[in-house]
Order: sequence, then structure tokens, then C-alpha cells
Amino acid sequence: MKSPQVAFSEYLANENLKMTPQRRLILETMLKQGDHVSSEELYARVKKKDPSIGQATVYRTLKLLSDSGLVEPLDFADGVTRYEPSYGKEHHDHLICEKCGKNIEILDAIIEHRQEAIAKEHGFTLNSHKMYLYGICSDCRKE
Amino acid sequence: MKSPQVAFSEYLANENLKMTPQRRLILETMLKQGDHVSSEELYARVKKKDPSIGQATVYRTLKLLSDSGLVEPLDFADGVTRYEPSYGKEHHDHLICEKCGKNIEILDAIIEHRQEAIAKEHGFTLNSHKMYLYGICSDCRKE
DNA sequence: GTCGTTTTGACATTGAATTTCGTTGATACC
DNA sequence: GGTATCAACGAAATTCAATGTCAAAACGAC
Repeated sequence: MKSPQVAFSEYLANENLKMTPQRRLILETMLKQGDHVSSEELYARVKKKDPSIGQATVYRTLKLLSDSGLVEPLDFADGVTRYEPSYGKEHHDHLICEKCGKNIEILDAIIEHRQEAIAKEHGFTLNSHKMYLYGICSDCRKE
Repeated sequence: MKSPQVAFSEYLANENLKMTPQRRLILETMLKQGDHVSSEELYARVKKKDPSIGQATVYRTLKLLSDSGLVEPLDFADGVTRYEPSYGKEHHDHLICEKCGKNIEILDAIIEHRQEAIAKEHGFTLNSHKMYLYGICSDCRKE
């Protein structure tokens, strides 16, 4: 499988866009960071490596990464959009503790299968889905 | 079953809040409107009946209705929060056409059951969930 | 090098949602 | 009735994430 960097370069070339040091740095930082970063958080992190970078560039690049399928926007209903690297990773959904924010990645074959079936029943071809489960984790329940 | 109006009054009384003509009007309008209204749309609708009403009141009342469980906030990822009456209605999720915006309400016992099971496996008590399926409907696929 | 295009960073702007604040209005108590 | 209390109101200001604007800089093609 191609590296994310190569995949991104190819996507950019395909759209007549260019790979730049800023875009490279943002992608690197995103991959290293891993999971569930907001644009603001990523901006702070990127700025440590290159203080001259602007946050508009971070927003713009995240949009590109999102369009190219390398990262996926998440919506935990706390007002900010978060992102996670999705390239080469299996799809998964999220189980979130409403108290401490703990975030568990879940994947369930039965549900995935039913989703396809439901879409088909209604004549839809399914492109994607979002599923978030909200509850209280065992740690928080103890208190 | 209690009427929504009564249920709302009781909720307000319980929180040491009061039923007011504005809150009553907003609830009425919400119930009559039915499905998937944004705060702005609801504000416009309410304003026709009572032009003196302010949109802060609509936001505030929607929050109250949401907290009381009478309406449910929806997130179709288009930047605005929409609401639908949920009191006395069975829970359901949404199947959305990405092209024409068609919105089908779905309910699947298998999925609901699995969601509970998954939460339990991870030690969570499930409070709520959101599931959105995105695809293309048969009408749009023909074109 | 020069031209044309894209990208960038600083800054301004948008737009949904919330907060502030002075006023209004209802309720309770005398 | 009078008035003190306190929530609720409307208008306007404010917040904050996200996007748009624009001149300058970087890059590639020639």
C-alpha cells in the first residue's frame, strides 16, 4: 500500500494542486498525533515545528485531507470538528463517555451488515455512515 | 399519555421555571411544523404569529425543549442544528440522500439491540445514540 | 531571468449560538 | 391595592469555529 504521503501527493497532482512544505508538515503532524484532533489543537502542534504557519492553512489542508479520504471528520457534538487519520485503517464508529470524554472505537459486523440491508430496502446505495453511542463509562459511574 | 403541552409545563414547574405565552407558542409551532426544523426556520415561523418575539427566546426555548426530552436535536452535518418533536414518538434514525436531501426515518431492532450489547461489553450504560446513513436514493441514481 | 499560477499568512468576515443587560410581567406577601 | 421579588423577555453585543479576502511569496514552465 502507498504511504499516506504518496497518496496525498497523487491526490494533489490529480487536482492540479501542489505538495508544499506546509501541507507535508500538517499531514506528518496529523499522522503522528493520531486520534481525534481538532483543527485548533493541530494548529498549536504544527506551530511548534513551524511558528510561521497560519491557521487558515491548517483549516485548508484539513479540508484537502478530508476530501482526499486520508482523514475523516468526526462530530462529537461539542461544537468543534475533530479529525482522525483514516487512510488504510478499517472503518469504525465511536462509543463516547459523556462525563469524562473517553472514546472507544468500535466495529460491529452485524450493525454494518444491517446498515447495508436497510439502505438497500429503501433503494439507496450507501456511501457512508456515522454512528455515535453516548453513555457513561464504568469508571465515571462509580463516583 | 400526557399532552406535550402538559409534559412541558410539568418539566418547567419541576425546574422552577414558568410556562409563558412565548414558550407555549414556540412549542405549538414546533409541533405543528413537524420535522427537521432549524432554529432560524422556527424563528421565522413563530415571528409570523407574534412579531415581537426575539430569536434568543427561540434558542433558549429549544434548549429547554431539548433538555426536557420533548424535541430532539439532529445533526445533518450542514452546519445548523435541526430539531424534531420526539415526545411520545418512537426513536428512529435517518437515511439521507446526499444529492436531493431526501430524509427517510428508519428503525431497526437488530441494530438497536446490538448497540446496547456493545455498550454493555465495554462497561457503558448507554444514554443515547446518533446514527446517520448517507447514500444516493433510487430517483437520483437514475439521472 | 520572466511570466503566470498557486499557496501562503495576516487579517477581516461570516454565521450559528450564547451572553449581557435593562425592562417587563407575573406571583407572593403584607 | 401596593410593592418587593425574581424569572423571562427582546435587543444588542459577544463568542467562537470556520471561511473568505488579498497582497506577497514560492514555484514551475519556458
